[in-house]
Amino acid sequence: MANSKLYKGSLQTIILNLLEQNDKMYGYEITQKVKQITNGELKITEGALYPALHKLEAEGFLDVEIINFGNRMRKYYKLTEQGETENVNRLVELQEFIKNMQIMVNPKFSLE
Amino acid sequence: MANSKLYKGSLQTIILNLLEQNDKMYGYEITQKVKQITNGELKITEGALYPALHKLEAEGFLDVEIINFGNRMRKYYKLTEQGETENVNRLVELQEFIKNMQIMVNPKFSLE
DNA sequence: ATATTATGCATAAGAAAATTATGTATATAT
DNA sequence: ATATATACATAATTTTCTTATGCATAATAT
Repeated sequence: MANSKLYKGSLQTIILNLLEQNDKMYGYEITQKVKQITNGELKITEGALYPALHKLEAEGFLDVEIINFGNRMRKYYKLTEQGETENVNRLVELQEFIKNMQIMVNPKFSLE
Repeated sequence: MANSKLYKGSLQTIILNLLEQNDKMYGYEITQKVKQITNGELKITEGALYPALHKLEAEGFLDVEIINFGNRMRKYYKLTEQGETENVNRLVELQEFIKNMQIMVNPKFSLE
């Protein structure tokens, strides 16, 4: 996913959030979007992405729609209602995580 | 470590940074310090901590000094020169990670 | 008195999430 | 013809963590 291990555990958060912002997306599109908005710093590998999408779907957070685009196939994913709720929770967790990491690496943050 | 998966991959960064700030610490002290500065939100388990310390030591980032404190034993860890360099790199990675996550969940950040 | 909690180390089994390596197939550019 | 891009997928392996267990001493609560 990237040179740093920090991204471990953040893939689902990223996927849920992109789908909140973009209504529906297919797998390859997600990899390109992430590469684009991080200026190439973050590359999501297929071996991580597809299993993650399948898991989120199995948990009821995503719905799939298969589209035949020309002669190729695309699987469009979108958030279910449950998925929208989950996304809100994940964003809260992300902000708490970032806050705690900032505090730890720079104790002055805790004085705010 | 916590309710959220996001902390996966961040333990080494946390350890290196605490040792930068506190010169030398022993394992149990690290768990208590982290609990304290995150108001109990982040609890580092022993099953994660001790293997992580051993790994950082094996990689040459930490030096150990065994102290007999009363009848108990403490293993004090401190950064090697290599460890200090590594810590700087990890902090840069952390800030880049946070920046990228902020951009992804809130595209407005990219306009700064 | 004695049971629990705190202090302090450690490892082993298992789960979760990733990497790396494949595999299939079409489209396009050199 | 060959490489790159698009588009899906899975399998083997590695990394990192959780959960469970083990040993031992010290302090505190009942």
